[in-house]
Amino acid sequence: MARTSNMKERLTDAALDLMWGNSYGTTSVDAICERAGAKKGSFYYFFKSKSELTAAALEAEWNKNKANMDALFSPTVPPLERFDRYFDYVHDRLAERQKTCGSILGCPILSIGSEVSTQDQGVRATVDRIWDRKIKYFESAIRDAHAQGLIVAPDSEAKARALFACYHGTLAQARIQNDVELLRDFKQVAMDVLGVRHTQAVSS
Amino acid sequence: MARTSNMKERLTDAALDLMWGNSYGTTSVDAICERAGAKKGSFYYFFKSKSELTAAALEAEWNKNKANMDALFSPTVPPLERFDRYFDYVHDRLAERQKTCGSILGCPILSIGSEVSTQDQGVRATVDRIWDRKIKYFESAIRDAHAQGLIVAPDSEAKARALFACYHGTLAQARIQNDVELLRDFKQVAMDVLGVRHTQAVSS
DNA sequence: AAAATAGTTGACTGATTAGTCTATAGATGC
DNA sequence: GCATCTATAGACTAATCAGTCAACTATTTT
Repeated sequence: MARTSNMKERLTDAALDLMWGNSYGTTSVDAICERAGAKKGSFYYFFKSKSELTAAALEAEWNKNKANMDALFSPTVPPLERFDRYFDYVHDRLAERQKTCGSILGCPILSIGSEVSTQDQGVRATVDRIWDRKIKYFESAIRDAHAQGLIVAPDSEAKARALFACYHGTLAQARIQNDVELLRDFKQVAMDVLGVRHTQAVSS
Repeated sequence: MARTSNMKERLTDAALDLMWGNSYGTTSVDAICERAGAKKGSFYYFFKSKSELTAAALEAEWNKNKANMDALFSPTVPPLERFDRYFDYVHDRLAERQKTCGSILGCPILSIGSEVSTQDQGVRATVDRIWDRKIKYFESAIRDAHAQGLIVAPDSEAKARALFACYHGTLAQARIQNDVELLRDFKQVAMDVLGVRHTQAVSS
């Protein structure tokens, strides 16, 4: 071993921050370096391309959030409440971020993934992998809810994917319209998608 | 009047095509010109910037599709069936496009809008305007369905926005995962969001 | 046919891009 | 104190970017 540094992390942090707030395309390697306090040489010492850095940044973001997700979707929490807490958490995080940057930024994985998916298979594969992991939280909450008779969802995986897509659509719309309120309304939509009977609902 | 040409349309067509298949950021003015068979001078004769062209391209796309939307959401069609037909139409169009370009491209307005929304207020405003018009189709179908007692949706505008967001999330996921099957499954999700009772309500 | 209008051409600019390369600095083992 | 490994420095390249401009062509009006 010789010298050590936290530069790799500073670079992935800077990259995700810039790409989330702006876009993949408008985030230059120079800008990432500047924010991270790095020079070009350091960047290409750690990453062989902008694409590879992006994949690493997404993975790093996942790792940072994993403990949080584990807590939010803990089996000790009633299954439907897990979703509630998760949606609240994301809402609060985006609202907080809006204070400093002026915009509701949505989901960085969707934004970057949508921008890059037809051109960069490496980043796309990373997005796929992370999403699969995230959907697992939804899936197990749905399975638990089904087991407890709270909902009828025999195909928990399909239900999870559907809910995940709907939620990300709402996040995307919140970003484009810069409106956090859309997220507030989503809780009810989620219950509809999950098939939870609500008080004012028609009986079947 | 003097000379006439269809260059403006050729440019907006080329721009949307490239941005849809790739991204806003990777679509250069040079590439747009090449595909449209135009020279730089012509481009900047019609548009004062890439941003302005993009807004024009989105508007042009809307105008091309409006007649189709009017037909799909015709009041002569039973309200819930309108959604079915619309989802089929989009599915078929994307599947067709996949044959030539290899990818499921999702919704160009969402892709471009998400990429550009924090940086280009002109394009963002255009996206907002077009989406408002599209949501009106959903809204009136929902209102009709409610009036006919097919669903319970007193706030048809909120319901329309929610369904629209969910659908676009599914389109985005289909793009990122390059998987058209997600769209197949959406019909049932839509019925859940709309609150239709599970009796295979519609057939086309 | 002259003049006015509408559209086209393509060379040019200056800034920015991702990525390369060689030299060097700092930490550890011996 | 020397070797070695890790990390940093920053000048450099070649390509590409959005946008400019003055000259030119084609069509219609008068």
